[in-house]
Amino acid sequence: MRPARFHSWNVTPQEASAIQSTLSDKVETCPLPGKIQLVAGADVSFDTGSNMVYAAVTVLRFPELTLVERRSAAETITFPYIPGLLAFREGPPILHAFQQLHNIPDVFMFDGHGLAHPRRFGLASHLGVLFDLPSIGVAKRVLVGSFDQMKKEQGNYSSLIEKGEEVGLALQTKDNVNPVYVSIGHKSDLPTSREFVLACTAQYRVPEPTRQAHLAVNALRTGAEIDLDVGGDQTTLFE
DNA sequence: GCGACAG
DNA sequence: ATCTTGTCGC
Repeated sequence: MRPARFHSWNVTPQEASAIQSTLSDKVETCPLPGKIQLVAGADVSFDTGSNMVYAAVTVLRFPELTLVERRSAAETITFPYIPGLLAFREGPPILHAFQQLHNIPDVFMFDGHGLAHPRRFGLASHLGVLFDLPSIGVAKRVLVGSFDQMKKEQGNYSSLIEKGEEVGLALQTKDNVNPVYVSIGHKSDLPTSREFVLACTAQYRVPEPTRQAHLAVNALRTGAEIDLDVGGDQTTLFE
């Protein structure tokens, strides 16, 4: 069965919003797979001067978090940044990098929200549905909702609530840092996503899949060749 | 009308 | 996101 029917990305903000409302009921909530061996992370970087967008997708082996594959895309910016419509700006380049993957991940982590979105269909949900892969949104700032403050101790978390609905979690990935905001993308749920995000966190606030993608995309933007496919394992490359 | 507002 | 040095705090 092919649930991921594609739509045009060449739309107006009004049409983009309508697409989100329509596709939002494609999102499925369920626990993450019991056996996860590959995790992917994606990130995008911009060059306002040259009007270029750069995307990088990394695939890490889990739970080791060693790099397995890395793919990229560089194209022209086609959509403005509008809060709530991030997928229409970052989706295309991430999709193009994703399509080059030889190793299909079991779970995909995105830099942005999933259900913690005004129409419950943020970037993580959008791409999760299009790729038809379990996905999780891990954002660094809130878009919608509020949460009760908590002690900044690793592992602590607090519900992100909007309109009486729990749309995600504020999660402490490390001690004494700001929390990251975790929400369901597609085929995932809050309890298993919370544990998984913590399991993907190494030495920094941002979990490794998206952190590695962030490092890669910045290297890409400054001219580096980052595509890579490791048959066996490999540690990092930058740092 | 006013403020908020993923990256 | 991006432009950017030093600096306060653990």
